[in-house]
This record gives sequence, structure tokens and C-alpha cells, in this order.
Amino acid sequence: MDARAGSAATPTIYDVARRAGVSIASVSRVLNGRDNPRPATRDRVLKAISELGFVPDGAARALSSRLKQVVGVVFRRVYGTDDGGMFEDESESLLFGDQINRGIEIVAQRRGYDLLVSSVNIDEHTLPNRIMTIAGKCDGLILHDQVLSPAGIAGIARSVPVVTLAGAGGGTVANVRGDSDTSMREMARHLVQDHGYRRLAFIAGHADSPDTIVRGRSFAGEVHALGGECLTGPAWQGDYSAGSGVQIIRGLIALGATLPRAIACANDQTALGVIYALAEHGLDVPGDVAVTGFDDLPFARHLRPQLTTVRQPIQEIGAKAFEVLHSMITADPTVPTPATPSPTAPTAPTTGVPGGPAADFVLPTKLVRRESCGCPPDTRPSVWRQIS
Amino acid sequence: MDARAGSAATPTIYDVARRAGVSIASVSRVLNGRDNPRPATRDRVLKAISELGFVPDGAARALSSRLKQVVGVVFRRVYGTDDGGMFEDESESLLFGDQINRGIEIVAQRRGYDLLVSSVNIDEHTLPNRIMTIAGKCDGLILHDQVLSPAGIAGIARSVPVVTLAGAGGGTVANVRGDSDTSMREMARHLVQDHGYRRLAFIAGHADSPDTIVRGRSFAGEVHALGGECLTGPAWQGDYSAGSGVQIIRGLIALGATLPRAIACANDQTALGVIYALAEHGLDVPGDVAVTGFDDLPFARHLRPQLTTVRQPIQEIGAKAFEVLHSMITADPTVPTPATPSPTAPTAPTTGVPGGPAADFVLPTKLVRRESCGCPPDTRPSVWRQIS
DNA sequence: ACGCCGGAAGTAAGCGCTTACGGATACTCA
DNA sequence: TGAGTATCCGTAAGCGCTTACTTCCGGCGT
Repeated sequence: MDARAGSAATPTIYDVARRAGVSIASVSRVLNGRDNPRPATRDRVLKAISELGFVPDGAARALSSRLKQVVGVVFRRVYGTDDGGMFEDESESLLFGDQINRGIEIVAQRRGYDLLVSSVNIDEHTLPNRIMTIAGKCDGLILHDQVLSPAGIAGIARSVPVVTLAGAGGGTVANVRGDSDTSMREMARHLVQDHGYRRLAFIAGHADSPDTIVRGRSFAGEVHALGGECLTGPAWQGDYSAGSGVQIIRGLIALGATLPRAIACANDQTALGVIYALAEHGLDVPGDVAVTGFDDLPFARHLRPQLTTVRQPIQEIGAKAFEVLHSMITADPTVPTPATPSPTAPTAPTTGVPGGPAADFVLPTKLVRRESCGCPPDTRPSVWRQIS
Repeated sequence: MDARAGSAATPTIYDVARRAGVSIASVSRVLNGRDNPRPATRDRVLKAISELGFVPDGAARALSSRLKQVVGVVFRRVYGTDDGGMFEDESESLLFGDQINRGIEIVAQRRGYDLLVSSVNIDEHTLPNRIMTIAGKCDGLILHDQVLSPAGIAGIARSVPVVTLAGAGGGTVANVRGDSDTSMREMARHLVQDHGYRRLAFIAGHADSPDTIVRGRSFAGEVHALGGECLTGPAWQGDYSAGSGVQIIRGLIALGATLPRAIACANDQTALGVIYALAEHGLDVPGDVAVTGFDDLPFARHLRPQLTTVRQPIQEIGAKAFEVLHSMITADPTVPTPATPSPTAPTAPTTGVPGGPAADFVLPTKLVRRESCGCPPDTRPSVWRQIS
């Protein structure tokens, strides 16, 4: 009456049960560490499991328990501006986004979750489908910056909890980001007041990235407030890649433009490109032009000159994103959140209220002064050169 | 008779069917792009789907179709030797392994598969469980070097197709790796014949990593064959981290040992550490000691001196691993492979025979001569900090 | 006109688990 | 000793899909 007689196929819980002489319920119980089964039974089951090399099927488990223990992470496949070779690997090379993923993974693991990662090419025409497929395979989604339009995000947030990174948040989607505002203002003050630069510029990242918008606005705002001048606009539009930094500087120089005394970049990679292009033309950093970054990626302090930048708690951002998502997942018994986002202050406490309104979590950042802004080089033996 | 009346929960295929006035079978058919449903029907279904924001459940789909369209990737969480700070981020920073994952991901995506990534701490006591859980969530596993003992690998390979990276292969598990032998012999020849070095050394990676074993043996073998001397042994045992390179050199110098004229390292990161430690003691590379790496990670050519190393087709290795795994998955109708591995030549053709014996795929590598071996420098500018 | 045939759509049987329920069994205590 | 109670374990009903099989329907040949 039962075809489950064979032993050829990968073993199922039925095979284990038969072999151990118990019911599938008992097998399931020992599998899940329930304490009902008494030791003797448990041992027989365990024995059968190992003899058969049984591995419980995650799909069946997920279907039955309504929990996949998988979170999806979608990030953008980067194709930065091509500068002709020097940085071609840099763009495919794993930086900011990957560090965040690492942070997510480590925390997720502690909760028994695994990461389903997927990079997307933003102008892929099947994008909606791709994201849908991914959403179907996990309990929740973490979306990096610039992978989906706000409308698209809202759409898929109808069926799966979603946390965005450096996004806008709103609706039922939560958002986690570093505090760009405070630190970029501090950066402006440092450059204008401490170093006395009057003519500065800001190189932006992807045009519609919330982070770059805040960074640029805060920086320029503070510079102006201090009586300085801050160049921005199309000529200063980059895309977060080193290549874009190179192109912008080369373009400006080719046009015979007078460079500003200091250039703040939307991120470290752009700064890397800028410094490279400047060196190419014999310009000294910070002697002729000061340059700063944002993120404080590991390579920032190996650069020459060491890069002044803003440290973001990268892994913490990832960790926070997971925690927020996790609380949405466990608190989600299908009760759609009433919305009404509530921006939270830096070092924001967790939403707390399970199922409560989605929020915007902003983590503190920190200005790291090194050499590229004009500060004196660190003279301590380099081995001890810590992050201060 | 059916409780599926509510509309609060996330919609299922039943909700879509009801709304479109068709059966669930039809919905499923349009979902899977079958051509049966006629346009009119299809449109109604599509409409219902988008109105409901329906996302098919991956677990149910997987359970029913016996295919999850997910491959697991397990890699080791690296905690290299601590050198006191300078390279602390390097180890958590994403290098070789991540590049491979990227390669896997891109190819997997083309086949509709997603990646379930999981890092493991090798001395975690729940490791077997962790891996089992992961295995249960995917159709096949790609195991990076050093994540599981050969016995452990064989065990889980009983229930899921497995491909190892830079492993040993054998049994039913396939293996993919770069050709360390040919290129390390070439490296030895270059160092001994072209540069005339007679006294060299090889710094190994993790003791039981197949790759480092081959690298060391081939290098030393060729050096000896050419009449040179090659130091190896405990004093030259590293762990693939920059920190281990630093410690080894410091140790040697502290002991007052006479350094060899050239040091070949098991990978680029180790070389980075070695160069750093040498500079620390005022030794010039390659003037006093030549140093070489392996992998050709992006940073290798930004080092100063630029690193002579062996280029591995990193992303290709990942891509190949996926392709091999994929063919195992689709050819696996539960028929255990008869074993008998058949080593394949470089640029190995795919196993071909579905369900055929597992194999060892070795991809070609290439010696990249830059400055650290003593060759003349490339003239492009470098903004990367001199390691000193 | 009738029976056939082909394609569209529906019915229902699982896929391999978890778990609510309830039956057995073994203890406890009056 | 018998009822009451705790424990252990088995039965069976899904979870949300895919798909083999069946039904239905309209057009065809003769």
C-alpha cells in the first residue's frame, strides 16, 4: 500500500522510522530536539539516521512549519565606470556590499538562518521575476541600495518582510543606514575650519542613492554655512566607482578647469580613483588638492597618502539589518503593519514593538582623520597604527 | 469544506485560482510558462496574480518538483594569524573565496539557481549539524577548501551532490582547482634560472590543504632538480594569512637566521605579510630578498613592489564548480555514481557522461612576472602605499 | 448525422515534513 | 486495586505546489 519501500532514493523520514521501528512523528521529534522521546527511542532513531545518512528535506520542513530559515540578500552587480583598465578588478572586487553581507551572515547564523544571495543587474528586464523567485525562497529580504525602485520595493514588501540598506524606508519596509549627515558636516568643518580650505567640491555617487544625496547636501550645506564654496553638479557626478573618480578628474583637467583645494568623495573607491588621477597629472595630495572618502574600507589606510574618511560600522549595519528583519519575520503572523514610519535617532533602539511600524535605523559614524586631508602623517610605528 | 477562504494571510495559488475563476492547475501552468492555457485564460490569471501580489512559495514548489534551484556554498570563516593589528581587516576582508563565490553566482543565475552561502568556523562543535541543515536546503553543495574533513565530505556526499574546491576529490565528489603544479615549477625555473637565486624557501598555507602541498612539492622539487636549495619545514609553515607571513619572517630574523635569497609564498596574502615584515627590518624586496605569491588577487599589482605571482582564473574556477555540480544534480536521478575518479588534464572537458564517475577538474594558471621577483618594474603610477 | 480527435481545463494524488489529537502504557496514591 | 494522571508514541491532516490522468468541448471526416 506504500511505495516507500525502496532504498535507492535518498532516504526520507519514513525510511528512518521504519528502520528504527518507530513512527515518523517520533523521528520528527528527535530531529527537532523535543524531549518527549525517551533516551532509548532517541538512540535507535539517531542510529537509523546516521546509518541511512538521512538529511531532512528543508523544503518539506519549510512548507510544513511555514518557516524557511533563509533570508534573501539582493545587491547590485557593479559595473563602475571603466577607466581603461587600472581599476577594472576593483569594481568586481568585493567591497562595501560584501562586508555588509558578512555582517548579516554572522548574525543570521546565530539564529539558524542562512543567506540566499543574489546579485542583480539593474537593467535586466526580468528583474521583477528574479526578485519574486528569490522572495519565494526566503522568509524575508534585505535589499542593498539601488537594486529596485521604491515602487518595486513597495510591491514585493506586500508579500515578504523587507529591510532596505541605505534606502529611504517608509511604508512597511524598514531601513538601516549609517549617519551620513553628522559626519559629513564634521568633515566640512574640519576641511574649512581646521585646514582653511575655501573652495571645495563633492563628488556624488549614483544619482538617486539616498546616501549620496544626504552626504552631498550636508557637506555643501555646512561648507556654505562656514562661508566656503562647494562645487557640485553634473561635472561632479560619479557612480561610487574608482573609475568614475578617475574620469571626473581627467575630464576637469582636460577642460583646463581650476581644481578646488579639497574634494570630498561619496565613498572611498571614488577617492581612490581621484587620487590616482591626480597623481597621474603630477598633483600632490594633500599638498595641491586634499581628498577625502567615505566608508573607511580596509584599503583606506594602506593608501598613500592614507585616506581621511568617515568610518561606517559596516558589519554592524548588516547585523542590524538582519535583526530588524528577523523581528519582522517572527512578529509577522500575517498581520500587515499599520505603517506610519517613525524615524529613529542615531543608535536607535530596536523597534521593540513587534509588528509595530517600520522604522529608519541610523547607526553612528565617525570621522577618521589621516593624511589625505592635510593632517600630519601618523608617526607611530605602523604596526600599531590602529583605527584610533 | 475549505478553510482557504480568508484573505488575510499571504495569498496562495488557491486564492489566485478563485479570483481568476480557474483551477489551480491552470494557475500553475501559467506560472511555469506552459503553453497550454490560452491567452484569454492566461491574462485573467496574470491579472489575479498581480492584484493579489501573489508570490509562489519556493518551498512548496521545491517539495513538489523535487528541485530547489538552490546550491549551497560553504566556506571557512578566516581567522588568520594575528600580527598585532596591521592586517586584522585583511583576514575578514573578502578575497579569494569571495571571488570564487562571485563566479559561482553569476553562472548559477543563468540557470535559475540561487546561492545559499554559509561560512563556518572549522572548530565549531555543531559543524556536522550546520552542514546538514544547509544540505537540506539545497540541491547540491560546493565546499571550499578546508571546511570539512575528507570523511565528513564523503558522509554528506551520500545524500547530496558535492563539488569541492581545491580539494582532493575522490569517491562521488568532484573537485575543481587551479593547476598549481605547472606554474609553481615555472616559478621555480624563473627564480633559479632567470634570476640566478640558489637558496630559496617556500612558505606553506594550512598544513593539510591539498593546494599548498602541491605548490610546495612542485616548487621544491623543481628547485632541487635545478641544483638549488629550498628551505621548508615547520619554520616555514603559514596559514594563508598575511599575519602568518609577518610572524614567520619576524621569527626568523629574531633567531638570527640567514634569510634565503627568494621566498615563494603559498598565496598572495602571505606574500603581503612577508614583504611588510621584511620592510620593517629594512630589507629591500626584491633587492635583498625576492618574494612571490599565488592567486593574483587584485591588490597584487597595486603593491609596491608589484607582486610576482601566479594568476588563477578565480571566477572561472567558481563557474566550473557550478557547472559540474549542476550536471551532477540534473543527472542524479538517485543513481549513485559507481565512483572511480578520472583525473582530467588541464582545461578538462566536462565529465560529459551524466552520472559518470566524479572527476578532478584542473584549470590552467599563469605565471605573472612583476617586480617582487627581481624583474623590472611596470611604469604606471601607483597610489598604493608602499609597504613600509 | 455520428463518432473521432486534439487541445484546454479540472481533479486529485502526492512531495516529505510538523503537529494536534488521542490511544496506550506505566505510575501514583488513596 | 482501581481510578487518576503523566508520558510516550502513533495516526492522520495538512502546508502550497506540480502533474498524471480525466473530462469536456468544438471541429473534423465520411
